[in-house]
Amino acid sequence: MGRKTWEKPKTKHRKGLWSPDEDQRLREHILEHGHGYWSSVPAKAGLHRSGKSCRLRWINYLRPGLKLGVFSQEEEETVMKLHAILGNKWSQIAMHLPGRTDNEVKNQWNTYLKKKVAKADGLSSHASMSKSLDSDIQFLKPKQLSGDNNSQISLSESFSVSQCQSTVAREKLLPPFPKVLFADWLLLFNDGDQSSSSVGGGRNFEHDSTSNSDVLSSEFLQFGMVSTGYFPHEFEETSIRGGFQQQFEPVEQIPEVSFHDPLSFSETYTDLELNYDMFTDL
DNA sequence: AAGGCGAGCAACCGCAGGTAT
DNA sequence: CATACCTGCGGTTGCTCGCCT
Repeated sequence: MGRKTWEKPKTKHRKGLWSPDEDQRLREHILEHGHGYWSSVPAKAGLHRSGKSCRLRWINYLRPGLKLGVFSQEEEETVMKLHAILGNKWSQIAMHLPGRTDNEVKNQWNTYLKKKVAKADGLSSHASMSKSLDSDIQFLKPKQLSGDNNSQISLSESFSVSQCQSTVAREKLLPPFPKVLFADWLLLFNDGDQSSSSVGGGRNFEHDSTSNSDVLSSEFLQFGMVSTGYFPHEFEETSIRGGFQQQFEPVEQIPEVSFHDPLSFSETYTDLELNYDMFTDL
């Protein structure tokens, strides 16, 4: 690779924790203009940060729909099981935990779950755990562990790993999660308002291939917006930013949101399939 | 009260891989 | 084909905070 560092080393970038003001600047800039090339974001947003730092901050903390706070029991189990299968593929594990980032999953593992698993191993309860994992792995084997080039497991399969058996057959029939990019999300609503060409238009979003695409798709599920057709209507009446902020407040602020109820997930997903074409070809 | 210490977590670093020129 | 540039990812660092002595 002809790769050098992707930052221009000449400029002095600020490091360390982000101030609320910096967060605000970055959030406003991205919501209004998208990020385009991350390397150009700091200058455009008036930040003395590296593009890489901006990207990380956005993905991990500012991106709408993030599920903040402690991991639920189900999430922990999902992480442990997927880690047993995938190893340190944090991004892939995070794909199956809507609203969670790879960094968050990684930290959770390193600070808590790793010890939990080690403790479980020490208590010989490992036998039951590994037995369950073995069966999960067996279930995954046909596609996942038999030389399939695609190292990612489909969402339906992963849920079959992490959820109770009664849902397995049902979920196994489901297609992989449709991918929705942040850019495409904005484009959807920009369709109804061609005048706001700076938002989601043109090149700004073409390279948005951040890993949050999958999470964003799940954000649609989370708020039931895809299936209800809620979005476009709402956006006819609000600015992109306003609508975005209104609808994508962090999950912790929204009562009774359940990410991992397999039933509700499947039902929502069934609805989603109707709209699947909207989000494919990405 | 204050100093030490460890856990948790936010952020950085550097490499890998994809794409444009 | 070579190079440059950009993004994604995983490992690691170091700061913050709470607990203990």
